[in-house]
Amino acid sequence: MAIISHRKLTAEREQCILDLLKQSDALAVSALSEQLEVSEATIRRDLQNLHERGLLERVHGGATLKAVGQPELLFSDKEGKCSDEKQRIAAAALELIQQHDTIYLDGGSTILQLARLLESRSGLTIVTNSLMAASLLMESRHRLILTGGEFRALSRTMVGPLSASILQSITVDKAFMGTIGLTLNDGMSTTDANEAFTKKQIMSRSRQVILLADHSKFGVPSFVNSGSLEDLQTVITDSISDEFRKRFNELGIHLILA
Amino acid sequence: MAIISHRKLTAEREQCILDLLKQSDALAVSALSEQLEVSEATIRRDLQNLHERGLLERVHGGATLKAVGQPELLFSDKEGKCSDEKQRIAAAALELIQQHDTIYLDGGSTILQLARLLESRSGLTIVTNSLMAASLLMESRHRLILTGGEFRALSRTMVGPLSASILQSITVDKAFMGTIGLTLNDGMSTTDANEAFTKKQIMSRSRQVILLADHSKFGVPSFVNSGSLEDLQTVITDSISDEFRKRFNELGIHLILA
DNA sequence: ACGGATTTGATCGATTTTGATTGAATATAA
DNA sequence: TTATATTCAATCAAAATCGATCAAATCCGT
Repeated sequence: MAIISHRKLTAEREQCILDLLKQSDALAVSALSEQLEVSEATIRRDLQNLHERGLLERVHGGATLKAVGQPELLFSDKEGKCSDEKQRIAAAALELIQQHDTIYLDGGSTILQLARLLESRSGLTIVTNSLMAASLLMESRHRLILTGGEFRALSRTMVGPLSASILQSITVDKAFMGTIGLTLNDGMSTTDANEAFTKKQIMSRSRQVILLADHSKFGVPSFVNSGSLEDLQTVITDSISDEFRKRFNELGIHLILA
Repeated sequence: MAIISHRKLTAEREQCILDLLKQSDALAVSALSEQLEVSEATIRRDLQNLHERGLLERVHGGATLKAVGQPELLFSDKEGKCSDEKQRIAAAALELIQQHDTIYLDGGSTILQLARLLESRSGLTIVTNSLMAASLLMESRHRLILTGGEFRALSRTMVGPLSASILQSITVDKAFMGTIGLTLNDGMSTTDANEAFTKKQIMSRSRQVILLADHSKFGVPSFVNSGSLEDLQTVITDSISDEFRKRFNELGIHLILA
């Protein structure tokens, strides 16, 4: 008896498209049609479905993963579609960490990259509100403490007033913070009020606050203020304008270019 | 005389489907029908049953383990073993939950099964110290609150004094608790002191405490006491000895046999 | 062996998905 | 810019799949 090769299920096919997209940034409708052995009309319908669910970006002739910087996609890349800058920034941050430090890891893809580098280390006490970071570090040889709080799905972090309970009862040596954007006038800002609240909390409980932000964050304002530049002791970035450099100098902020 | 190959029992077949699903992302009804040598109608009934028990997702033409495009779980159950008893106990617990309830989910595989059943529901406020439960419910339409605390790798839970900060500031309607063992004399007990501490904390902050424990837990002592039988309002199990039944009766504990 | 309960497979109309076709919209080249 | 070639969304009929129903087969306790 012959083995009949069944056509893939819709769900299976959509998963396939997403997997393929993770490997190459963009895919043509025609290529997908050949690869998956269905008509182009079907591929177009699949792409539309996936787009409506926010899983990819549609372009003429095919599809791409969402543009980087879109919060929805910050974490969808398992592989670490992490830019080179973010890796260098994380590596520079790693140098600041000493044995037996108690550190805080904020949410965001840059900090997550730092967590990856810490995976193979040991002996630190790591406090975090990021479930992605916790997930990475759970098998490591660090002491791991989670802040608790209301779960925010978009950033996969625990935020809000409830997280304050724990944060108020601890002090860390170094807090590694991320941000959506920062401006000269208004300092750091983010999209969610609860998240901003938690960021402010932890910054007040850290001996040293270190901001990790690539050049794309500078000059970009977001919705809610999450701290002023005065709160920072150190900033790590890949490149910076003269304006910001001058301001950091005035404020006595240690600037590290990675 | 040839050996007649008996058709598989329903339970056997359903287990088979789950095993096959773990190997490939998605399976077609037609493929399963051939593989297991039963009609497609039967496969559809099996898939519907498994779906109602929260063990798979149904898609047109077949079934998948998780919805397409959903990121993989951050924290997953390594063993993943879930006996039939635990499923029934979880299903019975589900019936106790009402719309808009605020509930607490403890760690443990039985409670995790309950979390699976809650995945497709919505509108609850769910507090948990279990990262596996949180990971399952991450994308669901509930309000999700994590307790925070020190991460205990073995149980993938947040425990210890730090978790008390949040627990003291909340009250839940129903706490669904697991345990390593319970005895007539010493009540519930578990292996880790921090875990026991957290269990006692939440039980004191819940209007109703519901213990989910299969028969293997009864009469088995563990290391640290994590609460007395008097703390319980309801116990759900699959079978129970007369001694325990009598004691529960004396204490006014509502016993549910699943 | 008997009878009730459960499970199975077949059937049917309803729903969903697919591929082809169309004219409109967009990209590319001249 | 205009002309040409792709790609697109909308539409429709065919195919696949679905849920509901019912009768036959199987299972189980008496």
